[in-house]
Amino acid sequence: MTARRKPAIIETGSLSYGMLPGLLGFHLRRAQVSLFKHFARTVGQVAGITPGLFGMLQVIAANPGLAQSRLAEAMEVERSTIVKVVDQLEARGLIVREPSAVDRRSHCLELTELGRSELARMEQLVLAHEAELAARLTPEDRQELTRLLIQLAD
Amino acid sequence: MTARRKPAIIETGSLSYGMLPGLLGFHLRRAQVSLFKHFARTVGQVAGITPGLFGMLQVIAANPGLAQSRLAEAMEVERSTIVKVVDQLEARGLIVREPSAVDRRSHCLELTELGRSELARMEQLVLAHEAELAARLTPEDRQELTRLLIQLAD
DNA sequence: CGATTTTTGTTTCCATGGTGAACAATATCC
DNA sequence: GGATATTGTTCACCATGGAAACAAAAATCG
Repeated sequence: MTARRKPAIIETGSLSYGMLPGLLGFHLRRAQVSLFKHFARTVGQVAGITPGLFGMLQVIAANPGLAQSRLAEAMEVERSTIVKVVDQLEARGLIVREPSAVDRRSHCLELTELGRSELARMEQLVLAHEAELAARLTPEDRQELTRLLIQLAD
Repeated sequence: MTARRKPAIIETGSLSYGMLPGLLGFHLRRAQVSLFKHFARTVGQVAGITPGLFGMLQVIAANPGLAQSRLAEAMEVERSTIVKVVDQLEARGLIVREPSAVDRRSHCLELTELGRSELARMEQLVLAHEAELAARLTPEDRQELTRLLIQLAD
């Protein structure tokens, strides 16, 4: 008894998203997907870098000699997750793990020369990317959006 | 020549995030992670539903008899991605694939009785979740945030 | 000092969510 | 009727993440 159903009520035209448009999470996700795609089109030119990897590089660069555990805390992910990320960045020759002088368990993360120059290139592209995004808003709105996102994230 | 490095410059206290705090994407991601966790703690009670699956259910419920390809377009993912999602929802007994009366290639997606009642439960929890999130902002700010996110997503 | 506990990085296994390519069945278009 | 397009599916991937177990090395505490 494979009763065959009529097709979608709305054949043509746009379809309903139910209660989704009333939810912050829905719009948050859409904005992020849009931003991700824009990032990939622009900054991603440099060795297919992603927002996540760029963020890691930023924190490593801003805190020379950082241990992996500290990086994990800063990024709010598990240590086991950091291992893979560091593996990737090291495989690309952007960073190195150097043994710590004071704790033989720790690895101090450090940018390589290549890492420094590549990061500089990325930063230029990121600023351009950010500027293009910001162009969708007025300067005040961009400021306001940042404030609201921080407030929402607690 | 395993030169041992001194540990991180900033031993104690908070460390630097470099240029990240100046980027919309950074705050967008933080807000989303926070929201995701809250969703998991609240709505996730119902069979570990996720924002993604809930969104799919919403669209299916709001457009009875929807074909998978239409759903893929609405969610902006590939058809092959939809297959797994529909598999999951069907395995949980929330939806069924019914053969279309007019196109024997298509599957019309339809909520089951269980799907309808579970979705009703979820919707209550989602509204409570949304209310708790919104409580972090003033009503005007919530409205404003929605507007800005839509504008950013284009 | 010595024994226990904690921290650090790692490996392994797993789950999720996504893509692209190929494919058979079916519609659609000349 | 024959070429072309669409639909759902499978398969092999990739990326991101977590949990658990583990060895090595600190740190703590008697």
